[in-house]
Amino acid sequence: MYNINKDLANIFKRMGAIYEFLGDKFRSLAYYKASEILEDLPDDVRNYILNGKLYSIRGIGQGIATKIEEYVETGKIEKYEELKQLVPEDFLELMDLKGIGPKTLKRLYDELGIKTKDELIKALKDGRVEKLKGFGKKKVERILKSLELYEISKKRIILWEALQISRYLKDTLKNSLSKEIKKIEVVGSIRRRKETIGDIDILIACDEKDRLKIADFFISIPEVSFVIGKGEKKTSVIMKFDNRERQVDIRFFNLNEWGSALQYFTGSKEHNVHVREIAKEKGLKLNEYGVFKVDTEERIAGETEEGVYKALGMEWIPPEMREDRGEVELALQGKIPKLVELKDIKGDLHIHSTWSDGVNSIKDIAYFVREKYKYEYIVITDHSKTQRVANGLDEERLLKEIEEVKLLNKMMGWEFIKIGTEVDILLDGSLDLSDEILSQLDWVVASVHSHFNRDNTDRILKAMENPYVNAIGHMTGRLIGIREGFKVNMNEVLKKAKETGTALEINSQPRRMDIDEHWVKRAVEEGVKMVISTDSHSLGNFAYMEIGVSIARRGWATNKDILNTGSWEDIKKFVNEKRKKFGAVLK
DNA sequence: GCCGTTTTCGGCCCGACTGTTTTCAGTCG
Repeated sequence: MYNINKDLANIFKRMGAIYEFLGDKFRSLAYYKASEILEDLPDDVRNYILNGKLYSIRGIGQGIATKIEEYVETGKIEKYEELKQLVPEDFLELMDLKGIGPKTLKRLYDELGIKTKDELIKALKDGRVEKLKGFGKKKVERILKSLELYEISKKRIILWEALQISRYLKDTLKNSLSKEIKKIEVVGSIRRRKETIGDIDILIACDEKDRLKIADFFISIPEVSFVIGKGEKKTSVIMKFDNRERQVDIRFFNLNEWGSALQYFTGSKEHNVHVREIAKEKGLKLNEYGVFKVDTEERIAGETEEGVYKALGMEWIPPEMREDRGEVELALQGKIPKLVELKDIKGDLHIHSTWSDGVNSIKDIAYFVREKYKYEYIVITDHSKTQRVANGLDEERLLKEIEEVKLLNKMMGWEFIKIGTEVDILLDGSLDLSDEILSQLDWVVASVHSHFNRDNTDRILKAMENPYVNAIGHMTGRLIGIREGFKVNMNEVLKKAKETGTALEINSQPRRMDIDEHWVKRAVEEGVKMVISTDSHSLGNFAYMEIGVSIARRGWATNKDILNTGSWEDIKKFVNEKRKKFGAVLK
């Protein structure tokens, strides 16, 4: 999205690796942290410079701020160019390998002259590494195995897939060993609902005598393709699901350690470091087994996560917020917001039927959704005519669709189905349907479906000025792992959305997740309203609502930020406010 | 390199595991 942030994040990561290799541990850590901060920054770093806010970012000090400014001005960082002369380029990748850290790499470099991955493999296989003092057969085997697993670990899977896999594993374990397993929870980035997931981590509370039995069962699950290690504290395997390989770790704890273990293994790393700093300031020590007083070693918490945070003088923090983006400070002040929840959603505002490219009739959708999700309303939003491949509707067919919805509502005896459209935003920013017909609809989503290689801010701004457009669909058009989103200027869009009374859609399709959490956080800050929609094309797609709610929670959204936590009356009010503002026909 | 009403210098999260040792260094999460 913001290439300059990404560029800088990459440079700082490399500088961190170089300093780590050079043995400057803490300077290295500072650069790694700066890299994470840049990666995570919700806005273009150049705007921080303009607003004079660069120096107020926690973790960015004088030294790194100067380097950011240097990069913005000149396009490079002199110090980085110098450092690159000291260390071979490939070392960043080599340090990523499990089992090789800076010390090992330095010895391989000093004593065997190894500079690339290929040279490393050769030296491992021809026995030169094994002969070094302090090395042995096992260490060599471990490094070779990690080379093999490297490609797997580099690929991340999307949240939806990770949720399916982790739930299958949790159910399989729980159902097969219901007596032995007292508690089981999926932790790590899945519990935080990150967009993409690396490893899958599962915690289990049980009696110590049952640990090996559970581990044995776990490694016998048919999807396990390789056992990395088996023990009483931790067991790790590689599993294969539909040709995708994932590392899965299970860890064992006693019941009274459950809360601190959950806290510890949910992360993120940055959040935990910050929380442990707080503990230290209070003369306490926090680890995965509990909260302890430093002087007397007395254990004062650990059974529950709430208890762990409380012992540190903090409110419990929802996992989705634990990224060290300011939530620790809020928790200390008791000001953690009440985030939107799946159960708060009262309807879905973006749905396709057989009228365009959906696979189910409006009638089937209505009965299914009302029964299964207990929503108060749904809006059918089929494509408009430019989307020929999606069987998009022209004005004439849309009028017929409106009639069908009226009939169905009469039949069901409830005004459950609302009629809308997902209208195309054309290249010049005009819409694919006339105002005359748009004014007859309950809800209008406008989306860009073409020209992905340009900055599309102009088209989106113009579409928002149409009095009948209520939300912008899948803002950047990205498809995770397939297509980068096109450029959109977030600040201008947020400003225009606020000014015109247009909502932003959080599209819940697993590969879209668009807008993303950074947009959401900014929208919350600016008071711009959002809707969470599934963009469903089949009955199974309605389950994606969970994904959209996760994005909203990671952006700290509460019910007041999300329109479809309200009744249909609330939504109608939002629609009419915009129409009134523009002197247009009221609904 | 960052940070701070105990500090502008001297700290920087903490414990487990592994392999190669015989008391510990390196790595990981």
